[in-house]
Amino acid sequence: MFALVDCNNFYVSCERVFNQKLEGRPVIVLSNNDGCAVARSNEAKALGIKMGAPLFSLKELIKQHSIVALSSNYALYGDMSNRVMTLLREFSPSVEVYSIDEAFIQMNGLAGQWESLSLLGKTIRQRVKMWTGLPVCVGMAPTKTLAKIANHLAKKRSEFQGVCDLSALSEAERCAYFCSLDVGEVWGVGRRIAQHLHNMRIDTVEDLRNANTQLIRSRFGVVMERTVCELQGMPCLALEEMTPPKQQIISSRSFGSMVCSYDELREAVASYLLRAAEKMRAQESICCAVHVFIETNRFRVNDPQYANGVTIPLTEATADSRRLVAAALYGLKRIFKAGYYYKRAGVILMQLSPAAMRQSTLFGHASIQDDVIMQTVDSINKRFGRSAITLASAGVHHGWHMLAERRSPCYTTQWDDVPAAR
DNA sequence: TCTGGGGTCCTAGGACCC
DNA sequence: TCTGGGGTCCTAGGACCC
Repeated sequence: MFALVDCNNFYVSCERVFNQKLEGRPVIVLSNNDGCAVARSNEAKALGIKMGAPLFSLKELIKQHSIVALSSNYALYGDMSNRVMTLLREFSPSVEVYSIDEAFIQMNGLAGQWESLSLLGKTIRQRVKMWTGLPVCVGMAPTKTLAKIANHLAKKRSEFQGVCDLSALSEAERCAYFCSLDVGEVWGVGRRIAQHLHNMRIDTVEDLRNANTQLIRSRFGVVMERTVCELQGMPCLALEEMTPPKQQIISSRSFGSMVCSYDELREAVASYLLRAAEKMRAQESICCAVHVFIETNRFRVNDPQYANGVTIPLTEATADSRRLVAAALYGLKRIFKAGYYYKRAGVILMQLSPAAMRQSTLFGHASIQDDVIMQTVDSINKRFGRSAITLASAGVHHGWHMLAERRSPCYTTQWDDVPAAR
């Protein structure tokens, strides 16, 4: 048995833990650069605000209903997420952190300690609420795909009160619920495949569950076939407790304002690279290639458009920021064209491998000293804040920096922002 | 004025090998 | 009349997830 624990309206709920005034009001949290709504309170959903709706299209609605729109505060959400995951591990050692706001728990062996699975689910729900202030829902079932559906029911159907054990339902009840859910609700069925399935008259979760697996495989491939098997109760996806190291690391941002000068673009690319390289060193990897890309604002259809990217292979795998920045800026020079307004840039560190298995080249430069320098820079930045030590090429003014005009304080990660109890 | 960011997996097709 | 068979590796593109 798997349980899926998923926080409700996670970003909004994090904000509410520290700001009581947000309770009961429509609240949305915006994507980077204050662009789109990426989290919505139930009140905001009730007003019809869609996931990903651009902020400018909501201006009227926001004024009309006094909706609170906040910039995203990932320092806060990441820390709250860690608290929830730590708490879940007290229930079971087998926890897969699937995303910032949800985790799968393997329940095997736990059933004996609890009167019923649903009591365990309720306890998880209560304890997370009490210890972190965050509301969660729990779905339980014999496969991960079914646990996802159980969680969906726990959230949407009030009769479950936040906890749904699919295996406790009668076959008739289960069937009725599955018939009421659109096939697009299934984990692994996105927009394109949902449309394709509808064309085949596979409309509900129940329809997909009863579909011919061979036909599904021939039309959609092995991934969708597994999904159907999982819906039938046959586990195809295991719990993944160990997160494998990332195979690539991306760092990119939209600019807060349009950028047309090469110098500004260079600063941005160098800054993004430093962040990506720091992440790469944190997972003890090195990379063999750096990809740089830049693009204009594709939404301004009347502006001249240009987007390009280039991959720069490295002669020797490295995690040294100085070498990586040099490669990225060399790439940028090759793709930069003057006369355009750029809106976004980014870098991708590719072909990652474990640093411990570095293969030197005959005339290579890698030295222990370089590693020590990078380690030192990382530990200083960790202690004194990001960019306490940086490269000059990353600049200091950052006029292109993304917008975050309504960001809440870092209540749990900055001493100066810790709320006072009076 | 104004539309996010960061990932994974699978497949098809091309290049190449013997 | 008429030109094999079996592989690997890499990449781009398409799908999905949050």
